[in-house]
Amino acid sequence: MIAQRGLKARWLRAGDRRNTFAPTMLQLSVLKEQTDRVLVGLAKRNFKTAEADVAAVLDLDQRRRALQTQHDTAQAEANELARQIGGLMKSGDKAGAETLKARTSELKTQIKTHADELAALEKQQTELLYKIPNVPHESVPAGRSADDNEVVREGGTKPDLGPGAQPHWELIKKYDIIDFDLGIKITGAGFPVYKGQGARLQRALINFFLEQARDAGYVEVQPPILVNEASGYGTGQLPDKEGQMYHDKADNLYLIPTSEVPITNLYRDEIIATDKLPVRNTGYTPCFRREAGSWGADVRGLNRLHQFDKVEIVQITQPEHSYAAHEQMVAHVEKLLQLLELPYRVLRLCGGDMGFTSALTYDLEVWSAAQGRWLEVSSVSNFETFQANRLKCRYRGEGGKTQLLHTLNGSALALPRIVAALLENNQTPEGINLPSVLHSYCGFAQIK
RNA sequence: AGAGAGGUGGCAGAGUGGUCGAAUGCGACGGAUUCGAAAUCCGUUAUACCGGCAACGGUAUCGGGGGUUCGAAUCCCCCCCUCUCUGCCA
Repeated sequence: MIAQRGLKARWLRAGDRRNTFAPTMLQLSVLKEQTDRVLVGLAKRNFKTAEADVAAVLDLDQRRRALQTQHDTAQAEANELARQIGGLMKSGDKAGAETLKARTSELKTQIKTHADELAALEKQQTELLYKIPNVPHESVPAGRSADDNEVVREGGTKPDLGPGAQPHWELIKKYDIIDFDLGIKITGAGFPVYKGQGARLQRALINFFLEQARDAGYVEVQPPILVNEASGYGTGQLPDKEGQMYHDKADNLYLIPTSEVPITNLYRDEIIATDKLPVRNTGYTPCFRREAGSWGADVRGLNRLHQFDKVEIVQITQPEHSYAAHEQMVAHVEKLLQLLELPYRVLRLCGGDMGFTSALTYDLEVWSAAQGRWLEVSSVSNFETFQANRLKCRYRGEGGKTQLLHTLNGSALALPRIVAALLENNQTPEGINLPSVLHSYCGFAQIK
């Protein structure tokens, strides 16, 4: 076979850190076969260049395929010639071999040109595809901002604290359970130190969440909290959110912003046996976010941190089951909030507020009584095949053909804002009364 | 961190320039045998892209990139990763 490198590596492979040429994001086949649905969906995201971008991708695809056919044909001829030359050399027909070689060198330049053009077309196509976000599910409302999100339902009762209620940043000082100044001393802003009952409450919440997830059928995993570049690409943090992750340059590793990254990447480059589906995993990890440029008025206390704790649930399912799984995951998170006796609401995010990679996202918010505002404590998303396409996470469908799976994940739950709400909503002159479900986990019923 | 070894199909493991996409073994799947099973025997068993309604055909892929050659898993260069020993250490 004629050497023909530079065209391969369409997929990002494990262990190959230099190859940043990640595969396409939206499946090309979806774009081709469901162009109308894609355009309608992208309109809900106010993705202005959708039509032009999609048309450009389709055009590039057509050119690429035509070229590919030519290229393959030339390649086939060259392979055949090489075989013949081999035969002639063996039989000692030097002159015959030389004649064929002439034709071969002609083909070689042609092949080289094709290969370069193909690579260029693929690069253009990939870059375009990178820009196109996931197509929202049909239930996603159109809208521009958080104001356009749809309140699906509310639960619990908002407490009436009366006058003198304190926000959590006052309460943590009063009871000396979380110390921001100490965190600043040893690390920096946004790295709180939990002390005494505060530390024990953290540990209790983590255990409570993990146990609940386990009861709901999720298998617990404890993944690394540093991941390599390939994993960052796999779940889509790279290249878009590079600046949001802490990066260890010496070893080229990233501190995870969520355990979604290591847990979902467990299944990168896998063809999962049908009897192993759906994959249901849960894991606790600390999470690290640089939050570059997002510091402002609403980030006091525990509202936004550089390091925080979170229990995550992840599911990987066959396409036809993903939306049922999604609802089930939302129900699970809702149950946690009910057990914690926190007033909450479930939002269906509008097209403009949804993440780039998601097809449908529910946010769960708890009422922070002293701040008088809703705090997002969980985000449960169905990515459909968007992540799986990058991850190369597949199963065997009809006729043994490989097909992309759907990936989903959600927080269940992120701790800091839960703590904020617990402190504020349950404050009394005597102390903070914790919900009964936590008593055995904490070893105490009241913070005082 | 120093020294050495190595990266080949689901796994193990051959293969040092010419039908090698790749021997062999294991596993898996289908079938035969069996009342059933084990054992045995026969067959099948990678992924992606292009063409085709399909059957099927073509191309690429032996860690990644580049080079030599009519022809590279095999030769040369660069990079990445893993393992072992030594050192350090929770």
